[in-house]
Amino acid sequence: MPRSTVHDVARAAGVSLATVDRVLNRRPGVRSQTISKVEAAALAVNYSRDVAAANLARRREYPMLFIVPSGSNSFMRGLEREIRRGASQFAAERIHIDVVTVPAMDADALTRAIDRIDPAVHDALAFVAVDAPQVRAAINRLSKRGVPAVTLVSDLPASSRVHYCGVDNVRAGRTAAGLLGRFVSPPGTQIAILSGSLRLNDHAERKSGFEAVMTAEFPHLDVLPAMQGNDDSDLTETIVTQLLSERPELAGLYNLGAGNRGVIRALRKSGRAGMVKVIAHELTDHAREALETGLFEAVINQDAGRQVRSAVRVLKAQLDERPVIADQERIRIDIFLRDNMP
Amino acid sequence: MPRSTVHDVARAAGVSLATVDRVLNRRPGVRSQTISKVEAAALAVNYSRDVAAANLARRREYPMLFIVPSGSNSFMRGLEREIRRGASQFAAERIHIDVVTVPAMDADALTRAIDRIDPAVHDALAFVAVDAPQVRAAINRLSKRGVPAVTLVSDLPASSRVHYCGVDNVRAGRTAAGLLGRFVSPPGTQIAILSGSLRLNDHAERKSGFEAVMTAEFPHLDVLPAMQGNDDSDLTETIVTQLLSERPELAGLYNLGAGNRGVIRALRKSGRAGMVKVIAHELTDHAREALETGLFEAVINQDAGRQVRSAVRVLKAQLDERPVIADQERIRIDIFLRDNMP
DNA sequence: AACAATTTGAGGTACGTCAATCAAATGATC
DNA sequence: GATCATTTGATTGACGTACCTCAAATTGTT
Repeated sequence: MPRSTVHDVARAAGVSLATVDRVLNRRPGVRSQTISKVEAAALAVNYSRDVAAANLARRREYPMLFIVPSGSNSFMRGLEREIRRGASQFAAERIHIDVVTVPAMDADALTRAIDRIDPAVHDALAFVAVDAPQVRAAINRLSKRGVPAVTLVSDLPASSRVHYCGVDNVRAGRTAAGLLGRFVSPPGTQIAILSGSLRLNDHAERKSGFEAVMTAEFPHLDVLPAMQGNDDSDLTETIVTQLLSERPELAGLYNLGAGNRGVIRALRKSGRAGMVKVIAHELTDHAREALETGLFEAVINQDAGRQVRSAVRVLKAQLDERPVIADQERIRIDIFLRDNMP
Repeated sequence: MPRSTVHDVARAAGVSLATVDRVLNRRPGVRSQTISKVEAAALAVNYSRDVAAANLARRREYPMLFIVPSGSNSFMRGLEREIRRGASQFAAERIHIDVVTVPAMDADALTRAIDRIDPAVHDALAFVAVDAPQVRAAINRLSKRGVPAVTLVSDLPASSRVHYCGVDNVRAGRTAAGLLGRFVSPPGTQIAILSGSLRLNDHAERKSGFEAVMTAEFPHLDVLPAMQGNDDSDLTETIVTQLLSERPELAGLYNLGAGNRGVIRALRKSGRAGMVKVIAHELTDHAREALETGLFEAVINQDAGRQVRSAVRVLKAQLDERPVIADQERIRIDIFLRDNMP
C-alpha cells in the first residue's frame, strides 16, 4: 500500500488538484462546504503530506539564532558544540543555525544581543536565559517583531517565550536529594549545598527541590545553608577547601552549579575523597573523570544534544504554525554513576 | 549561503551532470581519474546530498520485519507499542514496518519465524534474540539470503547479525550493584538476586555485572545465589514470598528480569516494604507505581523507543550501504528514582 | 436577465535528485 | 587510420508538493 498523494485526495473528494491544494495550505477562495469535503476525503484516503517533497517544493529556509554564554563553563561549551553539530545535521532540512556568545550571567549583554536580532536575517531564537526584567522585556519586544524564542537550559518564566527546552530543575534537585539522602546513612551528619548564582532560574529551582526532599524525607540529616560559588572554579575551590576544614562531620556535598573543577581540586587536596559523598551536575569531562575515580558518587545530567534538537523542533514547528507535542519535548533528568556513563 | 547542488559540483568539476550523478551514485562507466575529480569538486563546494529530494526521486521502499516475544511481559508490550508508533513515524521516509510475535523464550518458534521470512517481502529484520544454536543458524541462513538482521534488547553474539540495538547489560548489572550497594549500608546484610531465564543473553550478563561489582566493591554484603523467576509474575511472587519469610536479614533485592508484579505483590503482603531495598528493570506502569509509592528504590531502564529507532536507522543504513556511526547508536542505561521519572 | 463576485478547474513551472536513453567524443588496438 | 569499446555529454521524465496564472463555472445581487 503506497502512500496516498494529493491526487488521491482530489479524486476521492471529486474536486481538482488546485482546490485540494488550496484547502491543504489554507489558501483563501474555497467554500467551507468544499473545505470539509476535501478534509473528509483526506482523512478517508489516509493522506499525510510528504514533508520531504513539501520542503523541497517550498523553498522555505529556517535561519535560527542561538545565544549561549561565553566563558570556560564546560557544560556551556558542550552545549555550543552540540549546537554546531546540530547545525550540520539540520542543514539537510533547510535549517540554518548561527551561534553567538555573550558573557555569562550578564543580563545587559544578553538584552543587547536580543535587541540586535534582525528579523530579516533570523526567523527564530533559542537562548540561555538570565532571569532579569530587561531580558524579559527584550524577549517581549522580539516576539512583537515576529521572532519566536525558546529558552534553553535555564528558563525565563512569565515572558513571551514560546517554550522552555530544558529539564524540570525542581525535580532535578529532588532527585539529587533522593540519592544523597540514601548514600549518607548515619544520622546527624552534615550536608552542604553549593550553588552558582541564584539569579539563574535553574539554580534556584534545584536548590528548592533539593531542600524540600531533604526536609521531608531525610530530616535526620543536617543541611547547611547554601553557599554561592558563582559558577567559578577558583572561588568554588576556596569555598570547598574552607568548608572541608571547618566541618569534619561533613558527609555529603551537592554542587548544583558549575565549577566542578574547583570541587575536585579541593577534595583531592583535603584527602577526604570518598568520605564526603559528592553529587554534581552535568557530565562534563571533569565530572566524568571524577566519577571514574570515585571522587563523585553521581552526576545529574541534562543532555545538551537533546535540548538543542528539541529547541530546533519546537522553533520549526512554530514557524510552520504546527503544534508542538509537549509530551515529546520533555527533557529527561539523567543520573550517571560510574558504570552507566555513556 | 544556499546549499550547493549537483549542478554546482558539475560546474566545479568541469564535467556534465550525468557524470556527477554516475560518480555520486557509484554507477559504472567512469574513469577513476574523473571519479576523483568529481569527488574533489564535491568536497570543494561542500556538497551534501539533499536526502529529501533523493528519497523522493528514487522510489526505494524499505519494508522491515520486527519479531518480538508474545505474552504479558509489560516491557515487551511497550516495545511492540513503540515499534508500531515508529512504523507510522517512519512511513514518511518510505520505511514500512511489520510486526510478528512469537512465544517468549521459545527458540524453535523463533527459528521458524526467521526461516519464514520472504526476502521479496521484507528487506531487513529486527528481533529479540533467544541465545540458542538453531536461532544462530537461522540468522546465518537469513543473511545468506541477503536479509540483514539486528538484535533488539537481547543479543545473539557470534552470529551474522549486523548490530545489537540494546544496552550493555553487563554495565546495567554493574550499575544496579553500585546503587544497591550504596543503599544498604549496614554490613553483614543479605542481598538477593532474582533473574528470569539465563538462556536470555541479557539476563546472564546483568547477573555477572552485578555480582562482579558486589564482590569487588561491597564485599561486606552477603549476596545470595541467584534465583530464577522465569519472567513470570506468579512464580516470582511465590519465590519472593518464601525468600522474605526465610530471610529476615534480607536488606536488598535485585530483580534483573521481568515479573515485577510478583515482586510487588509479595512485598506488599510481607509488610517489609521499605525495609528491603528493591532495584528492578524496565520502567513499566507497575514499576512506575512501585517507585511512586516507595516500594522500589530505583529502576534501571532501557528506552524501548530509542532501541526501535536505532534498529530502523541501522537497518536502513545497511540497505543503503552506508556506514553506521556506532557511537551514535549506543543505547543508554537510564536510572529512574521517584523524582526523575519521565 | 444581466452583472459582478466568488469559487473552481486546468495547466504549468519549480524544487534537487535519480534513472534512463541516445548521441558524441575519446581511447586503445591492430 | 579504421574499428571497436569505453567514457562522457545532453536531455528527458519522473517523484510529491507548492504556488502561480488564466479561464470557466457557479453563485449571489439587483
